Amino acid sequence: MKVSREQMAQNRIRILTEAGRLFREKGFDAVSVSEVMKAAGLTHGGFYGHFKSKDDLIAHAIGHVAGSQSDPDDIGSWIDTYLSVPHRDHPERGCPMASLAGLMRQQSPAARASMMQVVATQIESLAGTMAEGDATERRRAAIGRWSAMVGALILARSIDDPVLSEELLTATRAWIDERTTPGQRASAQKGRAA
Amino acid sequence: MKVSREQMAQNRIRILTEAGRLFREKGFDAVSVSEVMKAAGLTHGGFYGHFKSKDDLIAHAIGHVAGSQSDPDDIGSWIDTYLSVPHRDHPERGCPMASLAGLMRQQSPAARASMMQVVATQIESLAGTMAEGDATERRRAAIGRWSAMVGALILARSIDDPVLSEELLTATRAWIDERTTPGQRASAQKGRAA
DNA sequence: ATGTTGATATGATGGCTATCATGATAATGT
DNA sequence: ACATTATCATGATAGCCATCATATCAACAT
Repeated sequence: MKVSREQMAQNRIRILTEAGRLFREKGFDAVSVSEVMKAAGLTHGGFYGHFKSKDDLIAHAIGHVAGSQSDPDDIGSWIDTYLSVPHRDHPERGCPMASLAGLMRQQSPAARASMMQVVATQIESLAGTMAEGDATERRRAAIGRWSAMVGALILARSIDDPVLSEELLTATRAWIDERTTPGQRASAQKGRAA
Repeated sequence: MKVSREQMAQNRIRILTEAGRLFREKGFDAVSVSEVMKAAGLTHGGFYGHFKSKDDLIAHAIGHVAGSQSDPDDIGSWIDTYLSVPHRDHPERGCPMASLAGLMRQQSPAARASMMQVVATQIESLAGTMAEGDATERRRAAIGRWSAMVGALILARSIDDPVLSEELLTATRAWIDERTTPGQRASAQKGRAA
């Protein structure tokens, strides 16, 4: 049955939203087109009216998820949240880079291009929060921080041992903090200055 | 046809080696049991004489790959190599954490346990190379460094743009270096001291 | 109101994969 | 030497998945 134009637009958004959630939770391969459509309240046949292929969906879903993520406001507490146990335990609603970057090597050029946009935007956003140094130094610090945050979260999620997993988060959090001058430090656990 | 005991042991090692190479290159899902066996010079049927299941192979392959990696000797040049373009472009013979950690969330408990061993060993090894601070501080610095290295490599591999990709590597390399005291710094590309 | 358009549902299809069953055959122990 | 044993090869099976073909029926324009 045909649906209204706005209903169709809403359906497309639901497909993208559910795909983004499922992909972050299970990875691209483990999620079938049928599963995405069912989660969106539809059946599998209508899928190809919305997207050219599953690869096409993947490329669009990455951009859609990234657009729904909140920007860093207070940088200190934002890092705290990022490197937190709840974020580790809920990839399905968390950072798409931490859950999907490790899967991009096998994806289509369009999907990789979409991920590149996400990475570039994130680094620029982070560089804007750095207080010290010239533009080059701020950008380098943003990349270093961001690599450490993504790496720590991916490693923490890859293992079962709760002690080591949480240590990866807290130690990386503290290590990043050690680099920060007291003035801009948000959550001061250590008194050591740079 | 039956083969000698040592031939069988060699075959098992070949299966593990090829599986490790293929898994790092394509991920677990995209590599079939047949493909692994063909790469090892065998046919698919004999597989279940060596391993209980594909999951069982995955768990053993992770440990096998980790055992074949070289330990850091000169820490500075080791980091240089890790964050290099050749390493980025050849995951099939590179660090198993960078290529596989992002896939572990969906794997069996045995595979995740194997990955935990790899992570724990790596952190201990890295902590041993840290010159400054007490044991706690060295361990924290090892975790921070390691998270940044793994994260940078995963992000660099996830995108196509060669400029941004290489910048992720070099900026993270420089950022790590900024933390290091001049005495223990190995590859001084920047003249700036801490 | 009515014909047309187009979004979705139902139902194939072909390919791929993990796993198992069976048979051939060479190594091993005696 | 010979019986036994165990590894590997061939072939089969059942299930899953992306994609396509066709049918249905409501929205939209006139």
